[in-house]
Amino acid sequence: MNVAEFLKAPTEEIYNELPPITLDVETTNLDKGSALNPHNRLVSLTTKEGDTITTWTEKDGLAALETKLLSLEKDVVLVGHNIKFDLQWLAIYGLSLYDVVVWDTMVVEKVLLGNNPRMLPLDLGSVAKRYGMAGKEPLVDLWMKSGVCPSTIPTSMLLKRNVYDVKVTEAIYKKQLKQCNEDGKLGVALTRCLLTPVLADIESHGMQLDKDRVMEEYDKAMEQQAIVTNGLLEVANINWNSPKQVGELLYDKLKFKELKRHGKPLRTPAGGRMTGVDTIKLLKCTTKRQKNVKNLLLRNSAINAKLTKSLNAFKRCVDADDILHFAFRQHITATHRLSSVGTFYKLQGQNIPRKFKRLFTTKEKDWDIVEGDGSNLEFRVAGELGDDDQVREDISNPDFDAHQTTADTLTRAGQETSRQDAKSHTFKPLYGGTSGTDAEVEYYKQFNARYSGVSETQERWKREALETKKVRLPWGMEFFFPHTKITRSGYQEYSTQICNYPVQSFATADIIPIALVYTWHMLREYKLRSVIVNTVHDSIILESPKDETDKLNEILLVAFTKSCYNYIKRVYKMTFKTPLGVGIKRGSHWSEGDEIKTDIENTYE
DNA sequence: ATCATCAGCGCC
DNA sequence: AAATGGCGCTGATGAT
Repeated sequence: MNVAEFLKAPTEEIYNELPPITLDVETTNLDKGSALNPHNRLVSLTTKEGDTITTWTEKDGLAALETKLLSLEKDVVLVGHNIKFDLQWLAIYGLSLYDVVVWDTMVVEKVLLGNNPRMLPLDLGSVAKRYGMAGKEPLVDLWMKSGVCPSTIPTSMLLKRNVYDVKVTEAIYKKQLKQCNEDGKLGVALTRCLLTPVLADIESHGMQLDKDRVMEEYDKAMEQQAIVTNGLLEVANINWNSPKQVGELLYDKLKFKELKRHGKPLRTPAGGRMTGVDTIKLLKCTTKRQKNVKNLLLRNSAINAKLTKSLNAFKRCVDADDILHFAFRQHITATHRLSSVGTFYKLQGQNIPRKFKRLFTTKEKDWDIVEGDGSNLEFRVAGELGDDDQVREDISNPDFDAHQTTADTLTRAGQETSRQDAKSHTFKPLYGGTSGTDAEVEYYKQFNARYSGVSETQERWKREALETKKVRLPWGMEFFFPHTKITRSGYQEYSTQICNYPVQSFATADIIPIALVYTWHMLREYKLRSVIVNTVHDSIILESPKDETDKLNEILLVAFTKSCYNYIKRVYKMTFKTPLGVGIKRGSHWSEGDEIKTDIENTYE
């Protein structure tokens, strides 16, 4: 299937037009069968096309496999459960990820479940049962789960499992396709599934650490940690990582007063005393001893164990001359943005401390790390969903500074605030935030008054959730709030989620994936060597040779703007009227270098 | 020994 | 009575 061509005029109807081929692979099972472990190998590939089920196994030879893979690149939909896994394997044996359209029954099931408030499991057996089919065959399933390698399971039994898998997967696909058509969710399914092969590819690349920078940072951190640890040891011989023990020391021994709001002590959700940095910063000192401990604890957190942990992992990685790999998951989060898990070194790609981004560089010498980042993405999406002309005006006005406006408003209301300190308040109303100091509440009021389109839309969502227990969005997504209700005090429970989910979801589960898909296909279409190596919610990270600077900038600009407008218009039948923009940073290391920012108004050609 | 939960903290 | 969203990972803790 020529996907690049399809993307010029995308339509979700492709799923009603193309015939399915359902597939399932078995592999040896080191690292859970990871395609990145060179000691693993493909054991079998089973496909179901119409009524024909065939299985390739190792003894059939690689030539037969190649022929089979070519048939998967025809005008068909590849159906599989967690098909990213299968794709990564098949890519190793020659399948072109650029030329397949997939339907991942796990991902589509998540689409149908929306935020999945009941946390229903999404493994194949559980989904099958919910559709009224038999679960997995228990014995082989038990073997697989307890680590028996598929290559040692009797062929006939393995075959039986493969046949079950493809039959059930295909049956689920048929029901899901019908459901998606009826619910108007086919477009969302398309967006999610177009991203799947892209993720399969991104994961295979991984990111490169700069050995010298890592070692320098590591040595520095260890030195500082030694100093602070010694200081703390002189204060008390307790476990400083234990909130319980630190709480006892602070509030019982040292007699710090707990922070209060409205006369009541601030506590953790389970009622424990607060010992986090933000709390410690606010504790009032009256004695020298208190001052000393507060100082040490703050320094301890600045160079805290978590940082040492990430540096430890970085160090292990560079010591092994290795690449850092992450895995993305499309079926975890309530809003359908990606979640990321660290693979070998247990580091997530999405929460690398900002100050450590400079430790990442390129695999090729003299290439650059490029980061394309959707400008104020969630704010703009909120503006679009609220059809808010004030948002459009403010983002188009180069003199308008949202954070400075926040700072000024807070200061005018009697709470002197710097631009930096204002940042955390600027978009709090987008998350449904309403409480805080008097000045903060005043700011939230003014925010809602200024962006009345946004706040009215949020109120509409809240009412809809109250009446129907769900919020349905124009692009087909639905979020379910079975327990939302108004409490005695007049507060609507779950209102923060109701306000935030649509915005976060459309921004980071639709727009950025669309940008990723288009970037990925355009890189290939224009024969660039640049590769995508990571994505973090509203950004795309690439490795790129310097001579591709102009071409890549052009691609990113189009992908983050026009491609999104056109895709949203064709697939979601929505006219996106708020300008989108992209900021592009290019440098020898991640997050270094000057940023170019460009917005493009949507012009439909 | 293993598991679930809490608290803390990193990112967007 | 109050209530800013979404994650994953770690260490501590307490139960099984």
